[in-house]
Amino acid sequence: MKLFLPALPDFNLVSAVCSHGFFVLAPNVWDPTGATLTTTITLNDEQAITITIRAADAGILVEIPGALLSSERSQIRAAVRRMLRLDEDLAEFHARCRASATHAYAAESGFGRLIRSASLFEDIVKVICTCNVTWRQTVAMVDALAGHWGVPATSPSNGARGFPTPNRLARVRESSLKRIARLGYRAPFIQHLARDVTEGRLDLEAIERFDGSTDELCRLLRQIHGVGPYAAGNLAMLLGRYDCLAIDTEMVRLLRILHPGRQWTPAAMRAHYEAWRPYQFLAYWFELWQDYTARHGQPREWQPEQVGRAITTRKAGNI
DNA sequence: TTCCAGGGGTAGA
DNA sequence: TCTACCCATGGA
Repeated sequence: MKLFLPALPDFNLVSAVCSHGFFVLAPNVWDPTGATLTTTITLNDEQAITITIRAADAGILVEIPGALLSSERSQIRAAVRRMLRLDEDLAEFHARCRASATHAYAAESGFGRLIRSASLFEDIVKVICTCNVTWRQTVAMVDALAGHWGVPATSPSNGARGFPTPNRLARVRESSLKRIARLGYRAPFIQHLARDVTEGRLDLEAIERFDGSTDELCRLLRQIHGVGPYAAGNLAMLLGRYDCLAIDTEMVRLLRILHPGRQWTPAAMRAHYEAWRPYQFLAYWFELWQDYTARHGQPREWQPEQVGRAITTRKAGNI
């Protein structure tokens, strides 16, 4: 069966999927030739469904094998809307981009809906897996987590797995997380996270709905073991808050290239993007994306085939 | 062998 | 709040 999900006029599927590295992490599979995203959505501890998403007029089309209960359809709609941020209005950001000499193309191309996971739990695990490792190791860790403890797809039964639920990860031994998924010192962080969610000590739905300030949100996120300033900034971005930068070595590298000779302390980096408030993260990410495409000889236009190949084969990707 | 990669926790000042 | 030190892993 097929589900149509409407999107805002500036929605761009290729941009939404390919402008953040999460699109190459399991259970996502991007087909650059057909410009389709195949992923496996976890419905519960035992049930997951593989779907394919493609662009359609005024929205996206979700192809689902077989028939589903109405509740299952609702879950898939919600997961896809979250992943692709279909409800996020970026009109103000794009208006400011149009007035900018450096960021005009962000508006032109519909840049800004950076892909995220079907759930906040999955986002947190993945962000912890990006800390202090190369991108290749992140990909391997997430592959192993989904491959060993993910929920097998029941429809179709194709060997694919949805990302593991907190329940499933809470039951895995820390030593297994280290040995099989090569999580290293991240293993206890992820096990604590899964157990805190499962045993009711951490309410991720409350964090998802949180409507206080971004500073307060980051303080909440930093209470999670393994989440520091960088991870909190990244998670805030994934939650749709762009006014908290995730300062890391990659940001320093980019700013040294764009503005040679300047000293880039964290305070200097925050001050540099302050003019974009509350869209500092998106303004930075667009510059990072442009630098990436420039270094790899990409044209400014989105070219799914080149984008997919370039990112999946680079040695230490960071988009 | 050493350093570093999209850092984070902890102890001590 | 800041600094030093330690924490796995794997590639260069």
